[in-house]
Amino acid sequence: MSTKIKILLVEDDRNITNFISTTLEGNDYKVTTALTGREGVSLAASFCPDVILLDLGLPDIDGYEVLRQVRAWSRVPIIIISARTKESEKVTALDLGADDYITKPFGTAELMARIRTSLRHSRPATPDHIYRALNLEINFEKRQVRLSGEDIHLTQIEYQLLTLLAENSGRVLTYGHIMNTIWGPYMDAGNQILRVNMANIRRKIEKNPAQPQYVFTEIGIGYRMLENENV
Amino acid sequence: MSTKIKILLVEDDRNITNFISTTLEGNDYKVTTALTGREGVSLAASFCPDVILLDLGLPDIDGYEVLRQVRAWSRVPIIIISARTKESEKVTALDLGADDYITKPFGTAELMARIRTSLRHSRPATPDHIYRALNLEINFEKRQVRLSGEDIHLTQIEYQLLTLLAENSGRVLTYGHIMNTIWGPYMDAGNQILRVNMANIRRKIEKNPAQPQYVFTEIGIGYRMLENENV
DNA sequence: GTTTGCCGTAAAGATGATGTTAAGAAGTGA
DNA sequence: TCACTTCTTAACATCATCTTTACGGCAAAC
Repeated sequence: MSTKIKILLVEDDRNITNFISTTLEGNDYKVTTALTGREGVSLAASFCPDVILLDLGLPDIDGYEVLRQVRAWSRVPIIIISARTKESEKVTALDLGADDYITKPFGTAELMARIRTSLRHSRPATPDHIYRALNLEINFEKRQVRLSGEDIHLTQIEYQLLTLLAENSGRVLTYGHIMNTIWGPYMDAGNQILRVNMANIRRKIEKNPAQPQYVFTEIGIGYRMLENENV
Repeated sequence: MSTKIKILLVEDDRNITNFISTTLEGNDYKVTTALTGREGVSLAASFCPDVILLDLGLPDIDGYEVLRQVRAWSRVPIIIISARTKESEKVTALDLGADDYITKPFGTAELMARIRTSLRHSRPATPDHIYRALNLEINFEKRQVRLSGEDIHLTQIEYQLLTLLAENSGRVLTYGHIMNTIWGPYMDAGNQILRVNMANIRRKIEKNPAQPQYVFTEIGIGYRMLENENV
């Protein structure tokens, strides 16, 4: 599986496709070329490109039509590359959902820069970082804790404490380490505060705090959280 | 609700500013003009435009420097309008975070189309441009907020604040992040203003502001809005 | 069986953060 | 200019949270 950014080039002139795809590959993009509009629409779906470079003048269906069909279901950035310089054509293309419009001839450096700009615009759909075990779910991006689908309200310190344990689930964290991490090194010795906060957390997420399912006490050492089921 | 889309025009040639701002106002945008780079940076924070049109040739500080300073804290779409046609200048500007680059002379229709395209980019979070949850509906394109079908009047700042939360619904936005996004980095520390505005918003959209349904407080952190039912 | 040390729980005061209101400043349009 | 809305600041009341204190239970050690 390659992690290269994928670009779909829809263009019927083989001289141009060769030139552009060589340039793109030299910049570490993965390129696929479509020589017709229909092929372009089809590849937009199957190839799942991160950017589409689209020529307006195509042999079978019009570039506008390609734009329309792709935009019907996808928001992938589309950069129009065209020899047509008429303003009305630019306006039409942009309002149909194109993200940029470059007129031939253009420099490769500019094309590369505009591709980078388009990529910035497309929000990378990174899946959220989540801890999951039994009925408990912690979404770190949303700062959300759920138990059997119900939102659980935690205070600031409680949340810090729980996420610290969750991020090290399966491992024992010593009292000293936890105290240092959350209260800093200038806190008075002793872990009364830690015990109180742990009791509050357990009251919120454990059915029976006396027999915890998620956070276990290692007497004399520290706490350990049930291992994350994700990986 | 008459919350026009705001555009900041940074350009020192008065002939051009007059021409462009007339055109923009004819298209129902609200325009503010900065004749120098410093003024542009300052207005970017205080005026909170939805789009910035930036000329590269300015009397005091360079257009690139304006770009850099605004990008240090804001993601507002920036369209470069320049007489410089050199490819390297385009590349520099785009890589500094500009969203588009138009060379003079250009047609107003194209400028309008590129502004519309930029505005599309600044709303990437909501798939169909509508937030909906319970009885609340926010139409980002119409800039309309409805509660049980009734139009709700919000001030500029209230609208910005609510849409910021709606675009990130389900996740916590910190006070600092909200302050930076809406009031810019030059605002005095503290979030009194934020609290007052939130109280005003709640008075308008919540049945009982003391027990909010839509916008929740994460004490010590920030605010979180009820997750969008779309998606 | 008793003692000792460790842990969990409850309650209460102190602390700090938030919600609310009102008044003045600044901006807007007629 | 005036009337009007909106923005900002300040003061205050309220509430949640944090921390400390006190106490009971439990298990291991003597």
